[in-house]
Amino acid sequence: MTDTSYSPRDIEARARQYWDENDSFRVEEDDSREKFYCLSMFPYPSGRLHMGHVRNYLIGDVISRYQRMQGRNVLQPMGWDAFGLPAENAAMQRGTAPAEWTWSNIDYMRDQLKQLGYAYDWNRELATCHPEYYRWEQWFFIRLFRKGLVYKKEAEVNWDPVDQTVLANEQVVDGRGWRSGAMVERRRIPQWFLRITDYAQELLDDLDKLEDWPEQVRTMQRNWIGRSEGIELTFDIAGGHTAPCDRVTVYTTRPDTLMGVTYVAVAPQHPLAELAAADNPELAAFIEEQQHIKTAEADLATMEKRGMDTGLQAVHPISGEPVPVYVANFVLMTYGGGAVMAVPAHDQRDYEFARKYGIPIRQVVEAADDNPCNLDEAAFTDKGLLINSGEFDGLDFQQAFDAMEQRLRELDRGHRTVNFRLRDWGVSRQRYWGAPIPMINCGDCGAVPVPEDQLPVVLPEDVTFDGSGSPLKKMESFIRTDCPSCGKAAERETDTFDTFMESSWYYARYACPDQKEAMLDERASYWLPVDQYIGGIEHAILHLLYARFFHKLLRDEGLIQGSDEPFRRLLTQGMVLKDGSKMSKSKGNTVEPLALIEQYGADTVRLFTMFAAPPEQSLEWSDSGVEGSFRFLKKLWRMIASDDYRPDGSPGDIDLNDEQKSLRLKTHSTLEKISDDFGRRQTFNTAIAAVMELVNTIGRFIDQYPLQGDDPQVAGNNAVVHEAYDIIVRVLAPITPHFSHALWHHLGHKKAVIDARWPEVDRSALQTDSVQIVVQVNGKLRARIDVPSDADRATVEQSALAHEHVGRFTEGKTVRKVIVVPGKLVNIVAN
RNA sequence: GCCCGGGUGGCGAAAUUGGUAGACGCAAGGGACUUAAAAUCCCUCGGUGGCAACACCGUACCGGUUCGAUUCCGGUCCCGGGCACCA
Repeated sequence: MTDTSYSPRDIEARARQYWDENDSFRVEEDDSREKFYCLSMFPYPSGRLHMGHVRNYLIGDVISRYQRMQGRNVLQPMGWDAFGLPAENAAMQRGTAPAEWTWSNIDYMRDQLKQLGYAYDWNRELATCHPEYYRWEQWFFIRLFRKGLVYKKEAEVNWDPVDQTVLANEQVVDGRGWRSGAMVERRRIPQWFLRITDYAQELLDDLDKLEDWPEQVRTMQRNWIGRSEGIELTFDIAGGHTAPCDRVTVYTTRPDTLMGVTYVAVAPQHPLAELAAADNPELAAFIEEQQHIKTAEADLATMEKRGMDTGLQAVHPISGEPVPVYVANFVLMTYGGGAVMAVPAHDQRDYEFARKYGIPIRQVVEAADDNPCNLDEAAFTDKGLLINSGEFDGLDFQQAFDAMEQRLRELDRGHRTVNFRLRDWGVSRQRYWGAPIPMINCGDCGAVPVPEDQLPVVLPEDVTFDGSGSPLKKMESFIRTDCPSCGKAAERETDTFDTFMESSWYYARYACPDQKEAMLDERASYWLPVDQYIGGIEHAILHLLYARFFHKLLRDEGLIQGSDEPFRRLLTQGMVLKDGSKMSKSKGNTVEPLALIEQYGADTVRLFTMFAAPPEQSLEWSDSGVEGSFRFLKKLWRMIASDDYRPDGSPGDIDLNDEQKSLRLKTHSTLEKISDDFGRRQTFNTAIAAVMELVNTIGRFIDQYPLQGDDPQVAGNNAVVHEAYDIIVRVLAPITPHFSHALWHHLGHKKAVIDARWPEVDRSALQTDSVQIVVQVNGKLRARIDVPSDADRATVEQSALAHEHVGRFTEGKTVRKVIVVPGKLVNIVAN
């Protein structure tokens, strides 16, 4: 006899013991079954689990367990994104070495995860800070280097002149270093880059294949890649300067406005700016001022648009007219060559700049329709017909585009080109706690890769932090080495990889984490692609784009077969809020997962988290809401545990009365809805609401109709009630696995619910004789009518018109039209 | 600033393809049981008017399309995510 009072502590311990003893979540490749790889974004081991993690992993766990009940061979792994900045900060604050801090956090958080009952195959656990993991990243980087997909160039960083260290954008607050308070400086240093732009077109094209990704994520990536078609053209610089200052190359998507160019603007870092600043102290001061803006694009875009005339003149390639060259702080050195041609009449930013500095505004496009064009107020940015453009007058956008291109080609001053907003990926970080970049700098040979047999380049873990830069940069024993090429004394690279490198391929390594001889083996091709990926929307662009890129790199290296994309279906989960704002230590509104489990058990936490909101929306945490979920589980436990009846046939074999049929209809229509919610819609909140409704219906049924005694209906009553219990326990199993584990046995099943199949809808239970139809008059609800399920249009229309409430609203009016939506609604249009 | 989302009762939400606005749950109020409390159960619960039947209003705001709009279109406001070195 099962205890009728719900005690989650015992129930959960016993279920977990069963899973442990039976190794329930260990998986292997199995060609006889369809595989399903379900992955949640791995956590950064910051110290303890927060509710955002709990939610993320719950969504993944529910999907995994649901897929397992569909009969699939399900892989659900877990690991640690273990390199990163917080470990260095902790080292400075508490004097604990990053490695030690990280590993102890991992131990604590692993224990927390285990208490939530996630169905992970822990045999596959990995941590990116382990040399056995990052050695393959180093190995792969060298392969890419040899293939020409890696190169070194100078790029800007935020430099703290007091702490003598590079700052992350996050560490620059109001233009100052967060620790020193010093004004930051932009500094150019040589860094390693991956040629992601070589894959820009494929990364863009393949977005169309990702049908099971949220449209918003695909749109964001599309815009981030930012493909455009335009013309690259060259203006000569007057005055006989030497290269590269004899000319300036710009890119435009609006060559039709070319004859309206009244100035050229260059970035403060552009060679022409430097040239002009050499004998212009005021300009030099202006450029120097721009060196104190942090490298984040948001800061650049929100600051006041300012500029200064260089005194240089650019020669218009077609008209030959000279136009002034300005230095402008909004021109990005990283896009389109660091220079733009400006057409104030037809671009709003150029317009405002021209107004501010008294530069002429020349209209060269007029509206093709009657859209207003008032250049006293704003630029006219629509496409239209050319004017004031000499031989090009009267052409439309496309004709002008072609004509301009042809002319520029004749003059050898320009050509059509495709441009991407996407930039190559800078992977160098001047930090300690990351994977060492496996390169050696030799005075004679330049940058030489570390030979394969010397991998991994192990990060020394016994270090102390003094707050000024990476300890690696002062560690002679690490730095000093011999050149693999010529054998002379050389220096090891002290930069480490961007941590996005590790998170770009971990999903593949889970397939074969024990492989000592290779980065990946054939098991990766069995498991990939990931069938379901779950993580925060904040990763919509960077992480997901880098991982997509890496997948293509792995494919092209022959390490993965059979897939072009890493993640087939993507679910982006919302944040967990409390009192309307994101949970955070600083706000003091955090909820401790372990304390909740202690009080209510993991199943209640799981149920509430899945019930409170659909997965993609933010979730408002509510203590009383948790209480409500607990109440529901207690009630359902009592109902099922106090019932010892064991049916011996299925309700389909018995002659049921109307009430019994009606409960069966509710059971199977609910199951149909829940199956759709789990599989297609992934709206677990509505699935749970539907279960609650069904439970309420059963409660009313058993209040009214006996389950014991001599009543001839007892057998039928029991049959339909037990069928409903069997279904409820199974559909709840992915969400409340411990609860269902116990009740499934109570219901008389020998096998554990973890190995049960998802229930099937009995279509015959769904048939009904009549259906309710809503009747509207002029779109307003006025009556409800019951009609036979197979009634035709005319019959439905007639009974709607005959309803007394309807008569009240059509009286004295003429019926103009009657709209009938079969099985649903009738709308009578009358006036 | 640019790109992408979101805004529905006191609160979390539901309404799946343009067709019954507020399912399910929380909170609150009332009642039952109890010596009492807890637990449990029952009833009410968008606003206004009305004894009631019922009527009118209502999905951030303004406008449009439609027989019909929370849903589609245009504009505005507010909130959130991202902007390449937080992860």
